[in-house]
Amino acid sequence: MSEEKVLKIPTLTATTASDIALELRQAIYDGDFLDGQRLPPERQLSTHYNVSRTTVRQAIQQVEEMGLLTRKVGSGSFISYQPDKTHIDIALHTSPLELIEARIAFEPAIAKLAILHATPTDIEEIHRHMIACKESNGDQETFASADTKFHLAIAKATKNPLVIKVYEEISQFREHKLWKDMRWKILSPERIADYNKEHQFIFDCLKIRDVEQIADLVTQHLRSARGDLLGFS
Amino acid sequence: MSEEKVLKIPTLTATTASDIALELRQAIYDGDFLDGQRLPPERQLSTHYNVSRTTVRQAIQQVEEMGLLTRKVGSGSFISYQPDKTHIDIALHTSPLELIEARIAFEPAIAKLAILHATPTDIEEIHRHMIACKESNGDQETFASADTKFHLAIAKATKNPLVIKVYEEISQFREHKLWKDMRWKILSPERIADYNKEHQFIFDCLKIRDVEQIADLVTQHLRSARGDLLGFS
DNA sequence: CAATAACGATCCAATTCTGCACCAAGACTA
DNA sequence: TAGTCTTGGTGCAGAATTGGATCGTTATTG
Repeated sequence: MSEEKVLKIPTLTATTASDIALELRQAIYDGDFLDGQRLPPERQLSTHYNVSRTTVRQAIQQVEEMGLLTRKVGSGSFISYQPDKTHIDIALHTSPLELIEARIAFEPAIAKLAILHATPTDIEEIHRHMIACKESNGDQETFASADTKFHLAIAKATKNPLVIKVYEEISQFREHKLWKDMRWKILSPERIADYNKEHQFIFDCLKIRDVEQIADLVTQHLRSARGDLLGFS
Repeated sequence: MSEEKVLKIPTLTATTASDIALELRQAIYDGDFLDGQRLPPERQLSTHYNVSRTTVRQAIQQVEEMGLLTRKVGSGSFISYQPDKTHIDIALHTSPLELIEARIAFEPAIAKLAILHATPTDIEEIHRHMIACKESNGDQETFASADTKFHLAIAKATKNPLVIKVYEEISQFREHKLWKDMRWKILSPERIADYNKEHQFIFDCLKIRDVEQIADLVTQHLRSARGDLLGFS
């Protein structure tokens, strides 16, 4: 399983206590050490940094004073810093606008990939959801649900498990309260009709495998959604 | 600013209980052990790790306290943790090529967003990781680690929590076995040098906020990686 | 010259690691 | 069923490791 375990320690040629402390601090912030992991012993560090143990001790002390690690006599120095400690709900910190921007960033490329890998079955599936969108007849809930499935079907057509998982994650946010609250403001019957037209364009593009156009169409589609959002924010 | 260099410190015979516990933990999280699977006997592990049985026992105890396994006298130690099943499955079903394609789909747009939102501090951070890449001096592990951080720092510069989370997820896959196994084939010193040049281009672009060019550069960067990958698949 | 910092050596105290013996519970076999 | 093997549980004493602390010396700098 494990043959040789290594730690990556950045070091400086100009080696003062503060320099080493800075490097250690940065390494910890970078996540080079896992939570609770033990630092190499002071004596070992001193030889590898080519400084005296006294200097290493001062450096570690500085880092300790910042609360990034704790020392135990006879045991060692242990990282006590968890970058995940602020386990915040991302949904609460992502605005609808940011969601749209993320979709603008990701979905055009996804559509391109979809064109390259979509099977006739996939296209059929996408078509089904497009029709469902149209048949929502202006009902917001129905349309939103079908719209999510439409875009998700495109992601699935890429056949790339990672892409699909990422897009599924994005989709979840569309069901969040913040986004749902926006929905009734934006999704007027007229806008739904517009969206349906854009869906048709995208689908046609997909059907004839026009790689060049589809990214632009998806971008345009999402930008109009962003525009609608901004008009009410 | 003094010159920075990255050293590898082997922990030699310092395989302490905590170290072994860390490896076991990692292995379990990586899905190396299936739920309910029995660990090798303590005595066998002790010879494998070349430590005393007592040490192995302490290591296992630490893992047990985290709730990752249960022990039964006369029977053995059994994994009682099921990592995110979908995550493991996706990792197993996503080839390195698909990973690269997903990155080609996502990262150019992320870079664009980053240019729009990056603060000087962000750019400094990105610069730091670019330097770290260069000073890996051709070492694969060091370069790969710094490279991941470089791209992740760009994602973080977008300030979009959703984008960051998505990219963090993608990053995790780069640490998966399938990808790591490829690494040593692809990352020749020459290719690392090429990648470093491309990083410099991307960074320069970011610095002068050239929105038009950066997406192309990132695409080109990842396509060369894909090309290297195809050359060995 | 004085001040500061780094160095090297030494000793101390807390902790860990080790090797061993023995016990208890489950698994396996005749 | 009875006996044997395997496996985890426990305790112990000595060796090794590790952080804590204190010397005097050396080097650099103002």
